[in-house]
Amino acid sequence: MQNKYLLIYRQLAEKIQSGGFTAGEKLPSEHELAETYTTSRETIRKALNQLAQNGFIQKVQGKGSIVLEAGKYDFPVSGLVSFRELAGALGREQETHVEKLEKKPADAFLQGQLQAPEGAEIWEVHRIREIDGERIIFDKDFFKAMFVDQLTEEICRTSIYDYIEQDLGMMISFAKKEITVEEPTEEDRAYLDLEGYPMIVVVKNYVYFDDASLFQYTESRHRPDKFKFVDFARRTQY
Amino acid sequence: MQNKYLLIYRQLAEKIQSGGFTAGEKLPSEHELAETYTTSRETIRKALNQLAQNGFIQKVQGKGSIVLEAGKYDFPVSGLVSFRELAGALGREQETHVEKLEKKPADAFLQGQLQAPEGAEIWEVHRIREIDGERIIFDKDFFKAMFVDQLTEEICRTSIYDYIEQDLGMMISFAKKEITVEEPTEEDRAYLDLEGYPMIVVVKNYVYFDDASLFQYTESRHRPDKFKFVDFARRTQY
DNA sequence: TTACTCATCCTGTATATACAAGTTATAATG
DNA sequence: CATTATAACTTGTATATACAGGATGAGTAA
Repeated sequence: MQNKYLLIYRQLAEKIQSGGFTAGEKLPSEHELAETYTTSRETIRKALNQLAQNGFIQKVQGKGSIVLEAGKYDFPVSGLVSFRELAGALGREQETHVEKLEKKPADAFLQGQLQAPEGAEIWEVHRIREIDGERIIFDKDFFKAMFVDQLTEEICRTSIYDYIEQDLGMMISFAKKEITVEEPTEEDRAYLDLEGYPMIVVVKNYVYFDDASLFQYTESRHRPDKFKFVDFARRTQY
Repeated sequence: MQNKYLLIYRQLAEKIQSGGFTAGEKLPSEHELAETYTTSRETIRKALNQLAQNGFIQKVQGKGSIVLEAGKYDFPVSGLVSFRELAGALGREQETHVEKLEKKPADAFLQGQLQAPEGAEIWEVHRIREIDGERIIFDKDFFKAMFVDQLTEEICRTSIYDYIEQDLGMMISFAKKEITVEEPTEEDRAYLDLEGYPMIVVVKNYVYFDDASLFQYTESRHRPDKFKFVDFARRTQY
């Protein structure tokens, strides 16, 4: 009986992605959908608004809901960014190397980035993402240790987010991102197969929990030729 | 009597941005806000959900709405704002040079990008954005001529979007973006003050109207040192 | 003192109704 | 025939009510 509108959202999203509705087509009217799902129009509207927000449909007053070209790439915040080869291609050979994993007190830089008090314990994790035998991405993560006491290489190699959400029961909710292009550092040169590329794409991520507490600061450093960021942006109300 | 919830949204957003509410603080409860604005709780909730969607607040069940550090959407290329709005907001000295302005039938490439039929007329506009005396950004726009018959250099130098929305009465609604980093073309080198930077940030934009019709394809080509993209991303429902 | 229960806040979901406003096809009108 | 008015759709906004479920502090019981 719970989250009827989310259920409907998921069903419609699935149907759009799988081609059950094709781009340009119109969805059934809100009234019809309400009948189909034996629910109220308001509940249908919640589901449709989610679909619109995520780029699946466009609602036009007086006309209906037009299906857009499949919301091709989905980035949960946990996915951070999509990089060219990884975005939709699950088939790619991919490996993660944990190059560093240590807990230490926050220095001045991290106190600022993580809004942490002096001496707060911070996990620093360096991970290299290898795709088809090339070391392409360098993820430099900083986690507040107050949220995660123990962190193993095994967890880092698989998914830290899964561990946090499933084992620790915290919910990651939103993130602020910043993308810039910089000159590679010595660290970048040492970790990555830069192939002579003279610049590096830096994605800075501030990741927050459900309750608005800042939990992680990440720099994801990409070799430029393999970097790709896709976004669906609705005009903000003004 | 119209758009009460949007009005409330704007007022609250304004108050947050101007520091009337500070980060970490809680907004009044939905019940209180409903009383304050003499409206229903549902209307308040619509306004609050917009605020949450745009990164102003975080709603926590049982607790309330926590004000986030927002308002700092300070640089290119977030959301759907145009260059002029951004530069203006930054207070930088900016100038636009129109280097090309011509109408021509769509070639194969544009037919694909703009989903235009063979022989459809397309405006091609090249604009250089000069900031503080440096030619930093090269905007390569393609507009479907069926939506805009006449386009003057004057319009291009000020704001094409304003012209379209105010004079033609069309509403720009959403866009799909793609950010990559590439090697500069001859065109880039000719137009921009590259200062030896060996790469260029390319933001591809597909811009849609209200009624889901694709209207514009743009490549915004940035010198890497001046490029910055900021984004607020909420985890997608799943 | 400590631990637990419970009343009482808060937000989240579901429903119903009313009317406004944009779109479209049909019928009426000149 | 062409044009216009109208009826019948569509989505958008505003409101009311009910109950579920998380958070919190007060008060009770051990």
